[in-house]
Amino acid sequence: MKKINVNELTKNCNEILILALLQSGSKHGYQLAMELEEKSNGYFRLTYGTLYPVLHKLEKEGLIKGEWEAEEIQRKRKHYLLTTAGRRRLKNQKTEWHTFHEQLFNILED
Amino acid sequence: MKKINVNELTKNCNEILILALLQSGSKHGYQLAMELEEKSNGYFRLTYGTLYPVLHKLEKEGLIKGEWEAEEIQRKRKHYLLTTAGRRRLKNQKTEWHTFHEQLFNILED
DNA sequence: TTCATATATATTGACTCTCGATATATTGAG
DNA sequence: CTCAATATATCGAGAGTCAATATATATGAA
Repeated sequence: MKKINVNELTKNCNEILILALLQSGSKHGYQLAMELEEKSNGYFRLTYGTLYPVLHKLEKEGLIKGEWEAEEIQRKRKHYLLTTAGRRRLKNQKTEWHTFHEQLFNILED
Repeated sequence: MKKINVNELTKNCNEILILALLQSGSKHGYQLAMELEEKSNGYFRLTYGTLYPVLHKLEKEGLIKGEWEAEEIQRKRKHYLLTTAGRRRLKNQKTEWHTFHEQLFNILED
């Protein structure tokens, strides 16, 4: 059994949400925020003070790849897509969250 | 549907674990750390730099009540027990974590 | 046309939580 | 007697989130 400090997993929650949303194709930041709110019926919210730093971090770590939209278009939009490493991380995080939930409710339901 | 920022729930994970462990009777800090590790087969760990500040915070908020052991005993141990407010919070947090998990995996399994 | 709203990215400073390290002291076993 | 386990506590560093702020373009209605 891998040991974790509680925070190791839970603090990266926004990361996995973003990676998950990118499963269905490349998206830009604002779109990710809208889609997350929509898909969760408003339950999850990504504030912009969180969103953009997380995107930059994920890109720096090679989990997503960003590309600015064609220059002809005035409005600047950066599309992000999952890399192989990102896909691998997502899969791994899913498993970890499952374990976490099991363990958490094992304690909670005492 | 209540809206949450992701962090609101996840960052208080240690709190709910402690509250849950106190369901089965009053305990002192060190005991809580041992029991959590034991019950989760080592999955969860409470470092002491986290544990004691959290206990103090919970007490300050009236969710737990601490009492030093009888003075005849040299070793100082502070036992904590759940207050009514703590019990209420625990119940509430259980529900919230269920919702959270549902919503999270709804996004993850796209 | 113009003006408000929606789209879009980004940074800042404050805040909170967690962590590892460190400090201190007692107790029990060998 | 001594070492490991028990027991509480605080510190500073680091990370993540948030609301607020800044900037700029696009769109639709009046």
